[in-house]
Order: sequence, then structure tokens, then C-alpha cells
Amino acid sequence: MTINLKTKSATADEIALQLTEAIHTHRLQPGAKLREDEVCDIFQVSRTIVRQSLHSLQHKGLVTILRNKGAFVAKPTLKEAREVFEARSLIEPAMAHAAALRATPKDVAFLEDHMQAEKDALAREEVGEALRLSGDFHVQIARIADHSLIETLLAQLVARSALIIALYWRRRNALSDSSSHMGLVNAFRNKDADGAEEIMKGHLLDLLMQLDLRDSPSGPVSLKDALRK
Amino acid sequence: MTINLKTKSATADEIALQLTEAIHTHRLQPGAKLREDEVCDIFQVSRTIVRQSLHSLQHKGLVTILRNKGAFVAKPTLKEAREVFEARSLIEPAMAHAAALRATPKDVAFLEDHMQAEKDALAREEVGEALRLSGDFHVQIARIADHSLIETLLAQLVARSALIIALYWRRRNALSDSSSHMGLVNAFRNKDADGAEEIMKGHLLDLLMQLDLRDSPSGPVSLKDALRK
DNA sequence: TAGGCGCTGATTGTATACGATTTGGCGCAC
DNA sequence: GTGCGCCAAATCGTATACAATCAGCGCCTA
Repeated sequence: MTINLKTKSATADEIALQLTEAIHTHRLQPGAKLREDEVCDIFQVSRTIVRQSLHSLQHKGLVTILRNKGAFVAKPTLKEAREVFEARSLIEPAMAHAAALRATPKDVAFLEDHMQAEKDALAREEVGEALRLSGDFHVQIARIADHSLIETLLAQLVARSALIIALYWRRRNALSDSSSHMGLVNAFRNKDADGAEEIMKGHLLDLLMQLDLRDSPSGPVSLKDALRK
Repeated sequence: MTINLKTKSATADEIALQLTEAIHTHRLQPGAKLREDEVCDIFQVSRTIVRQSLHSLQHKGLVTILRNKGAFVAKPTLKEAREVFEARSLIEPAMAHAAALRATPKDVAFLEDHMQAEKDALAREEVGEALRLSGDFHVQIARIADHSLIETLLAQLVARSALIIALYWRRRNALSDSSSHMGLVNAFRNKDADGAEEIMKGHLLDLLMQLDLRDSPSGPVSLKDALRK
């Protein structure tokens, strides 16, 4: 009599999510190859499912699929990188404005917890996880603004931003400057919509400023290792 | 000796494009079911390819796939509809600004031809085609602004706007008011970036204003007919 | 007759087999 | 020794077979 240990095989969405997290935390670097069979082995599913995941990630701009060549973690060009941050600069200040008007005390508390979690991750030297949380902070603002479409869109842009940071940022520790996020939370608490909008505008400008040519010496990373959290 | 008439079977992208056009021109109405086998028959490809197309359209927000139920042309809620136009309002004025600064005489001529084509389509009473061209006008502005990311994004939002128009607009003839588009082209010609931005802002506000509750008496349409241009 | 049950055809979901393309290496000629 | 070309292995692309699920309908029962 054996306990049935057969783990429910992962769905395409679950695989895409795990790959996204691995990209977001820099466990998977831009340009890394994603061989279908390898992903199959890791998640114990057929290639059909894996291909669904990879195509899904391609649509989100995180993966580039070259016909008959395979899937690779996307490597945004400098122009694409600028476009991502320009798009965010168009969208996010308005979200900050709307979020400030809608934020409940519960929302403010949630964001404070969120910032604390990021700080904790940094204290544990989990830089990748801190980076992921820092990006998610922006997505949460769109959620508080109650704008699902932009929340989804922003999640994609933020994920791509992680790729860009991996490729083009020199001083990554600048990320640990959490004053902008703190300022946003304060503005939310005071329902200072205009203030929140301005802070967000400046914050994104800061991020854009740090875009910086840098050759990417990213060594190849084992796919299996990258997924092993 | 027979001439090889074997038509190169369509690719997933081609099928997605044709479906998109059918949606854009209202030959396919919101809620219409897209049975896989039926699409297979029409394009003479295997379900593998058709499923790729449908998933691709799902990612673009044009199709909703219900597990074990099938794929349907998306039916945006009123909230989603508002969000689409709100997002466009955040993005497009900036594109108009940038396009005004970059537009060459060739670009201006292109847009004039584009508007003429729309007018011709209306004259031929091809309302759907005129609608598609009218939407594409906005995408072309992003192209002129040389912003690929937003060009892609906008193409999706414009396509979804066609769904919204099919569902929620009362006075569709209001679309034939081409004064805004004309004003934009003039502003481009004069490199009046601020003017272009203002016109675009007002134009999108106009569009948003026409969002209007209306029950959708859309009758079911044969998929094959909808694709027969 | 209304309601529930189960069967059956239709439709979608997944795995797998097979074909096409690429890549890397080996050998041969120069 | 170098370069070219060919072959084999690896990998991806597509079609198809099979499994799971759903919707409609008739039948049975209270």
C-alpha cells in the first residue's frame, strides 16, 4: 500500500510563472537558452505544455523564440530598454495619482509590509528577491488604483525592467534607495495625489537615468540551478 | 504535368492576423465562438497551429479561452472598456507630441493618403474597413514617433477598442468625424508638438465620452462568412 | 409532469510520433 | 595546417492519436 505521491503535473501557467520569477530575480540571465526538453524534465510535463509556457512568455516580452533555434531569455536592446522606461513614465505617475485617492489604511499598511519585506530580503543578502519585491511595489500601486488592464501591463513592463537592470545597470545598489517608495506611501497616507504623482515621475526619471551602457559579461547559467530556489 | 497548386498552408501568425482583421472590421462580433475544427477547415491546417493562433489572440486580449469550453471573441466589460480608453489617454498624447517633432513630409503624405483611404472606404459603405483604418491611424502615429513598444501595445489597444465600439457605442457614425485626425496631420506638418498633443487628448476624450451602455443584440454570425472578405 | 440521472456525440486538452532544420565534428583534399 | 563539405546528433515544428470533459437529450421515477 503506497501513498500516491504522483505530484499533479504543473500547468503551463505555473511553469511560466516560475520562469518569470527566475528571470525577475536574475537567477536566469538575459540570453540564457531555454531548451524545451530540459524544461520538460524539470517540470515533468510534455513538450506541448512547455511550448505553451514559452510562447506565453514570448508574448510578454520576456523570451525570444527564434524559429528552429529555440527559446532564449530576452536581451532587450538599449532602445527597447529606454522604451520600457518611457512607457512606464507615461503610465505610472497617473497610477500613483489615482492610487493616492483610493488608498485605504489597509492598502497603506500592505505597502509598508511590502517595503519591510524588501528590506528584510536585502538584509538576508537576497538581492534578487529584493529586486523582485521592489518591482512588484509598482504593480501593487496599479492594483490599488483599481486599474486591472494597466496592472497587467505594468507587471510585464516591470518584469522586462528586471532584464534591463541585469543588462545595463552599473550601480545596482542604487536600488536600495527606498526613499521614493517611502515618499509614495506617505503621500498615499495623506491622500496627496499630486505629490504622489510627482514623486513617481521623479522616481522613474531616476531609474531611467541609470540606464547606462555596460557590456554584459553574463556567464551561462545552468537552467536547472536557476530554477532551484 | 500539373502546376503545383498546393497553397502554402497558413502560419499561426497569418491566421491570427486574419482573425484580428475580422474582429476589427466587425465581421466577427464579441462573444462569437471560434471552434478549433472550424478554423482548421477554413485555413487547412492542423489544430496545433490553430491553437497557437487562438492563444496568441488571447494574450492580446481579443479572445477569451474558457477551459474545456473553447475560444470566444472577447466581450469586454464596461469597466474594461473604460480602462482601455484610459490607457490610451495616458499614452497617445505623448506619442502625438513625439510624432509631431519627428514627422517628415513623407510621413505627412502617408497619413493624408491613409485618411483618404478611410474616406474612400466610407464612400463605398465599407464601414468596417473604415473603422479599421481609423484605428490604424493611431498606430501609425506611434510608428512615426519611432516607439516600437508602444506601437505594438497600441495596436492591441486599438483592436480591443473595435470590440468596445461594437458593444457599447450608440452613434457609430460619429466615427466619420475626421476633423481630429485632420487636425493632427496639420499639427504634424507644422511641427506643432503641443498642439498635436492637445488635439489627441481631446480626441480620445471624445471617444471615451461616447462609451455608453447599450445592450448588445449581436446575432450569431457564421465564422466562415465572417472570414470571407 | 417536473426533476434528476446517465448515456452519447461533440469538442477541447495532452502526449507522442514523425519530419524538418540546425549544429558541431570529423575526415578529406588542397 | 587550413578550409570545405558531408554526416550524425540534437533540437525544434507539426500532425495526429488518444484521453478528458462538456452539452444535449431521452428516460426513468416520484
